[in-house]
Amino acid sequence: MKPSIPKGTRDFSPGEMLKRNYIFDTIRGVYQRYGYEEIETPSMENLSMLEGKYGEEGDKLLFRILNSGDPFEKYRLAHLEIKNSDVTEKGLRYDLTVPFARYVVMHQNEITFPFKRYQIQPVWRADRPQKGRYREFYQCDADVIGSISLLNEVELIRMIGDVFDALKIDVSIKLNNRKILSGIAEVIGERDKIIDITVAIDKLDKIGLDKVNEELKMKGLSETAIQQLQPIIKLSGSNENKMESLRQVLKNSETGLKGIAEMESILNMLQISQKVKDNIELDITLARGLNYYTGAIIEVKVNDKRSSFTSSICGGGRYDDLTGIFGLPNVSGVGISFGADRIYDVLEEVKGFPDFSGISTKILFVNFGEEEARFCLQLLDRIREDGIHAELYPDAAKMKKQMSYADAKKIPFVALIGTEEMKNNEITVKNMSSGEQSKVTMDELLHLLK
RNA sequence: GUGAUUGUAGCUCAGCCGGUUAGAGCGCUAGAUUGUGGAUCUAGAGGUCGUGGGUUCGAGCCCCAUCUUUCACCCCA
Repeated sequence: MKPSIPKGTRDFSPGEMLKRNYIFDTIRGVYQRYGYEEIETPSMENLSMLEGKYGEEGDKLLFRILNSGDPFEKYRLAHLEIKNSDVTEKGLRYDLTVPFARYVVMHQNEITFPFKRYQIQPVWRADRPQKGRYREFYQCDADVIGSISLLNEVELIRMIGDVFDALKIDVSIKLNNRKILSGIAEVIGERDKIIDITVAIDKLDKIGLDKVNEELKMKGLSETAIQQLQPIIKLSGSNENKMESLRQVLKNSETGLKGIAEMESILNMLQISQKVKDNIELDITLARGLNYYTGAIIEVKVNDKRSSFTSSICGGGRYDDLTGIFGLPNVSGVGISFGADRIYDVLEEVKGFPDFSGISTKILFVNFGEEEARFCLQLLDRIREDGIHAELYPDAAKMKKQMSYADAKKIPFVALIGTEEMKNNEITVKNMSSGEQSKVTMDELLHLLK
């Protein structure tokens, strides 16, 4: 039997877990500092909670769980045609936002609004794996639900700034607003094609202006509409300049102007923050996750030349009425989500992880036999009391093997306790990097290890 | 879903035009060293060549299918 793991999944070895936890701890720390509270939801949801929430494309990428037992049996015996809904009623969660919406509706009586929650858990998508894309990956979400104040947007963006500041990743935070996009579609008379328009414009960096226009034409936009779009696509300059141009274009769209007002308000409040104010960019081509966003849209891209990542490592936005589909209307939410797995890959590329050598075992006790090992146990208790990471080799194996173990685990000190040391109540300690060796008391050892 | 790409020892990879017994480095085990790791030297173990089928006198190499790896598109974190 050759061992294997499913496509698009990965094992995480001790060295990788140190790095992953560094990312999770950093994000968790920022979330807590801003007053967000943690929740968890089950890895599986009822399919009725998931289906239809992520668009047609999303439904195809849902992992469905086969009902237990032999769900096909009765249909086979009766020679009936089998439908998906007959044999599967649960699925793995696709993101953390929809389960959160379900949670809010189910727990609305216990929740004090506005509710600020964070959630760090894996999600699953039956995607074809490729660079920065896995079938199982972690999302780190923070959302505020039950408040329409733009201060929430500002706070979340500052949190993004704090996280990447702590991780020492240079990023640019792109900002857009769904209402501005709606206004644009409205003004050029193609209100229904808003998704097609934004998806096409989103590709500007990648495929260039000509190809974008080609795609717009293919999607059925009129020639005049495409012409009207040109100044918007080519929008450039400072955030203020862009906003001024947009105000001209959208002067007849109530929705569009509302979007601009929101954007202006958010940008103004962000000027107070030294950390993020220079990294914020109004980007009209930003169009992800349009399925439920209704106001601000946020996306973060790496700004480091050493990184080959062009896709986003963090995203978010406002969604009015997300809980409406679960029977709780008029509750507005806004949230962000960090893609921990992509951040990991970026940090790997830019060599941005700190040194973790301080976390591992500080001292290994060599095992010379049953009696000696028993003696070591009390010493270990004393050492661990002081919070020092210490271990005893489990077998009375050859010295060479035990020393090699310490070497491989990069343990800086080895303690040798034989009959001689037991009798004199002393510890022979060896410094593995210098090779020096000396006899010390417990107090001296504790001092040495600190 | 579309188009490429990959798979040979625990790991990284050679393997000619299809030809006899499939190799290297690292790692592992043992020894040189009876209470001392890294360096060096010696010896040893370790393979259904991803899997299934086919072509051939003969397949790691050619053909088909399938799984897997990586990448681009679609879409997305």
